[in-house]
Amino acid sequence: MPELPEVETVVNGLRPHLSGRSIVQVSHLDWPPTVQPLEPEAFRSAVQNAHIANVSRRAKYIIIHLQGGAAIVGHLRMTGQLTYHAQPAAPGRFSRVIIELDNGAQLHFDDQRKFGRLRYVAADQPLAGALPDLGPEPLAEDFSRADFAALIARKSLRGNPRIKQALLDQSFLSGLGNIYADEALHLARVHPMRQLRTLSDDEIGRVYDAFQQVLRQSIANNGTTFSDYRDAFGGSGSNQDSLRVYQRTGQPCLNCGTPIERIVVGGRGTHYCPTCQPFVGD
DNA sequence: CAATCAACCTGGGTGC
DNA sequence: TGCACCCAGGTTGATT
Repeated sequence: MPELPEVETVVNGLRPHLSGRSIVQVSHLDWPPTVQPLEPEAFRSAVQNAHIANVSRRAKYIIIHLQGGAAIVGHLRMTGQLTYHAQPAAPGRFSRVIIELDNGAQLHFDDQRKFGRLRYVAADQPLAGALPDLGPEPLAEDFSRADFAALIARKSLRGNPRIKQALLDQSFLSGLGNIYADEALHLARVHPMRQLRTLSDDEIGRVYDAFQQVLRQSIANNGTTFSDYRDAFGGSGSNQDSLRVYQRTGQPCLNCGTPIERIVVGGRGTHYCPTCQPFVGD
């Protein structure tokens, strides 16, 4: 579910409600792997009475900054939801962790598939060490088209993967996932199987412009909700109404009417228009 | 080092 | 209705 726009939407929703609050206790924790490597009891005692300073995002990670330098680093993976409840609510079918706040509100972490994580990072541990190797933020102000072209040039010498796989590689560029990679390549009119070395400067520029546009548009639409994704208050996004190729296999391309095709690239379902995104190269 | 693939989980949809 | 099988927004660790 959650790619950069969805995580951004959740973080922006949580920030004003969590900043300045303190954690009273963890009142529910029914899937210990959620908080590993800590044991549930260690997680409970670590966050109890902590004061929340701020909430931020890095790539697809949600970072709840605690006063004193500790943090809770969350990742929603496929079906996670992190929601703020002004009034206490009973655990849902998929509630994994519930945190009680000092104003009587609750923070619920729900996750059907149990892939999501809430990891406590102590004040004496570097936050960066809790995150994997992550490439640049695609919407960072100082991440220019030339920076992207330089990344492509470097990667084309080291592996030369297909553009779809490069866009999904979080250590190359962070934040894009399967939806927005497909959407961006369609907007850029670049076939997902194109190898980096075959891309022209113009095509690289189009891909850069396209991922910025699709990410910004989705943030404006509060993300894409197919089934599981919810914002910080349980609401759905609306960007699913603006998708051009993702999960539109067999439906007409919005540009030219050609049926959208689905192939597998790097093990991921990939959607594209064979007319607007012709394959050239090898 | 890079590419591939299984694994982590559950549930919805489809076809027989 | 039952069942086998495929699919899903992500990441990681083992293997080749």
